[in-house]
Amino acid sequence: MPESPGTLAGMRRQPAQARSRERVNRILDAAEALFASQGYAGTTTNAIAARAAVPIGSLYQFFPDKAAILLALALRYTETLRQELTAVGESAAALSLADYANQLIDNTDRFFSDHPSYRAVFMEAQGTVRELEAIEETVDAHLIRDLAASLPRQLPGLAPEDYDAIAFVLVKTIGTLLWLSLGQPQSFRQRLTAETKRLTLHYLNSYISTENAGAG
Amino acid sequence: MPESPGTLAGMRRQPAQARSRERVNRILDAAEALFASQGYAGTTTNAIAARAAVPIGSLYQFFPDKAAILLALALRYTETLRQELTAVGESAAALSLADYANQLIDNTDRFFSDHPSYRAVFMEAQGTVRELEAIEETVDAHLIRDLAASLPRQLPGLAPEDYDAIAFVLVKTIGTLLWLSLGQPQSFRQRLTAETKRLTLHYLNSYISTENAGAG
Amino acid sequence: MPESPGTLAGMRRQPAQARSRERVNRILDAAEALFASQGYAGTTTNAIAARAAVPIGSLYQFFPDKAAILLALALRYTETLRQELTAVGESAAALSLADYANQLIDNTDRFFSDHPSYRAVFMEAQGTVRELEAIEETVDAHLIRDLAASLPRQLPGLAPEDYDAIAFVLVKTIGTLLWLSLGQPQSFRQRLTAETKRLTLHYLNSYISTENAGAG
Amino acid sequence: MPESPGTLAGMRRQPAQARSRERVNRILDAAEALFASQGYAGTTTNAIAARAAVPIGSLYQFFPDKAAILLALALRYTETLRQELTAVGESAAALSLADYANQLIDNTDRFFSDHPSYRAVFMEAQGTVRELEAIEETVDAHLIRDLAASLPRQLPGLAPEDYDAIAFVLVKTIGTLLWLSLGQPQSFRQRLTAETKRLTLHYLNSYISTENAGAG
DNA sequence: TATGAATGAGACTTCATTCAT
DNA sequence: GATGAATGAAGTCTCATTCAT
Repeated sequence: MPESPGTLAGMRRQPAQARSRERVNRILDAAEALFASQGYAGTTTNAIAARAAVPIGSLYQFFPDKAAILLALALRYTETLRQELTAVGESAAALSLADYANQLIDNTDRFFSDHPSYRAVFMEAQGTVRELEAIEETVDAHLIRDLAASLPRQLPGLAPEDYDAIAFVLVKTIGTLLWLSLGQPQSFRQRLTAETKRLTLHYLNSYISTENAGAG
Repeated sequence: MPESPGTLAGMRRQPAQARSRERVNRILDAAEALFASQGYAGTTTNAIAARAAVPIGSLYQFFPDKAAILLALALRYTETLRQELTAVGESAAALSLADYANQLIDNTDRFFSDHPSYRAVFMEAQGTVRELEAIEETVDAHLIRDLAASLPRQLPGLAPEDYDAIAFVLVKTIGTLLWLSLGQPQSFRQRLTAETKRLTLHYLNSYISTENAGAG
Repeated sequence: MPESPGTLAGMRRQPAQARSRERVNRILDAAEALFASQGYAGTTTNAIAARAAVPIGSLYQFFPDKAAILLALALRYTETLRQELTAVGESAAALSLADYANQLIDNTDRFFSDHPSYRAVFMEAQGTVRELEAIEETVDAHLIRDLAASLPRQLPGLAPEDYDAIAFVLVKTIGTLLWLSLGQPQSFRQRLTAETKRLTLHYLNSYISTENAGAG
Repeated sequence: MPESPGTLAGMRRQPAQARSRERVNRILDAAEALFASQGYAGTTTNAIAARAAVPIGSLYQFFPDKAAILLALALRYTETLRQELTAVGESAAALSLADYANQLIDNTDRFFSDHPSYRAVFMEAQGTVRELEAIEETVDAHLIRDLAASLPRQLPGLAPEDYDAIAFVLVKTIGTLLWLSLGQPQSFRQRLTAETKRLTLHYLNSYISTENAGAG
């Protein structure tokens, strides 16, 4: 049972009422658009409130400060991405390793394409918002956990810490490469996607053909 | 010997005098320390000037604005990293593919360890400073170009665009994974370094042992 | 028995119900603690309501605004102090002038010691709350009236305006000195109490032993 | 050598230049007028800057925050009062005790009359500005020290701690009574001044006629 | 009557950058 | 060229009070 979209950490008040939940979503939608176009630092809380058609005072009833909006937005993204990746994990047993890797990457790529502001918003979370430096860990941690849980079906017989390390590497590597591909010219973008698949596949394969391929 | 330290882009004038060059370096040193501890947004230009013991007016004679300081700092880092990686490229022909990959990673890892503020400073460049979004490309582009130039000795017979794509993937992947490893507990940090080597080696190997080029 | 605790000026309605009376007292208790620790300006009406476990809407049913809470609190203090001083006035006839002065001061001192937040709360009333500048007069006026009424038994034969002036001087002087003594180190605090007695006694004596009334 | 009017504690920068000193004084003049008419809480820093015809940024270059302006204002008052009272102290030896007391009170009374905003401003310092609760002590401490130094000429043969206690009592008592008299109708105001003289004189006399008049 | 979510004017303060000296 | 005091637009966030439910 995944948390409801309104049940976000760092919020001042849990929006129990339907109207409140809608307000929170409107605030996040407004913040998403503004962060993407103006950047985090270039977006004012009053602008967010105005675009969301919510009084500034109400905004501060839900979010203790500007950074909390970014955090909530990041978590909302993660929730969406997790759901889109769930399918891969569930059908994992039926897939070849290559198909598994390809689906993982295609789904992630589709998510990035469908949510063009993700890049701007999410990267802002790093560096700018010092007190929320944990955002990235918080966000990706969910994906890593999910992936680590589905890996044994693809790569049986490894130790738990192996799955953790592999999932970490995959989530970070795929995320970075696909995310970077967004800013590239179309042809290079496609090449990068292909390279990501190649990288992923051979990395995973190394855990099948060899139990310990000279990693030191 | 690459460009002289004073020939940095984004600077208002070339510090012809020795004193000027020393001032620029003091400013960058101060900025490095402050960005690392307070973040980019949390650091004021006056604070940088004060720590550098340089009048604020003089600072603005060298740098047109705050972002230019970050850019110059990033470039200074890159210059250092390039020099440290040069050895690998030059002796590349004499190394096995595995040794080549290991050296690349070990050198990068050492650089990150030796320059603990790199992480904070460099990540700030992404997202925060909108007008300098190109920093990352600017910075890594040098490394990618260097690496692409050295790859043919390791992987002969590929097309130029192959080398570009592979170099891009390697620089970004290795950079990301090793950079992330810095924030991890010691044991996991070592595991990540090992995984990075495994990932890199199998990726490079795929261009030799397999004709299966192009996984999409 | 003086006015019932619920019959305080500045309140929006008379709490006829027991629950209302209890709520008003809880509000005043909460306000006392918060004013003393955070200051008047630093205390929010919502904080008072929360500490009193009374809905903020209900608080505004009893008090028209924040200042009214301070006024009611000041009056509650005065009521207590009046009762503690009553004993002196009633037995006044039986006391020597020195004993009379001493008792007055000892009782006041004890009151201040027993109600450590009086100082913070009461001083807030001066200056801060412009629209209630009359608080001090309102509050001390009761004490002055009581004292003026009891003075003829100690200093017979003076005009009514003499008693008013003397009572005014005594209430304000004793109040100020003893109040200030609270913030002093223990030994100086005792000395100040002694000085207050000396000052009071010689002042009162001047109306008996000397015909030199009116030093201007 | 008394400190120059510009050398006030709590200021961000000591105004060395003539222009700066003038600005600081203009800020204090503006603050005095506004605090007196609108109260401390009712006065905004922007209003002070506007009335002083000083950019708000410049105001904050001299004063770290609003409270610091109040502190500086209080100290400026004290400096003035000290100077006006100095004459009494210096000619003390030549005066009878009665004349000494009378002059002390007349000078203080004149100061209060000449500086009608003193009352409003100074009382604001108590209670409202928590972090500056020491204002009163800071301010009066100077007067008490001055007075304690001049007392031996009037009341020879006492111990140092006696002079401290007496000076404390006199400064606080006279200050309070005369300050309160300002808000009274004219006739009562005069009566209070007379009572203050009587109180003071008999208190001082008690230290002459008796070495220890039953103060316990 | 009781509740507490909603409101929004406005307060304080910062800081990148300039330019008179 | 060198200096650093001066600038002021603009940002974040608070909180007394109301009123729909």
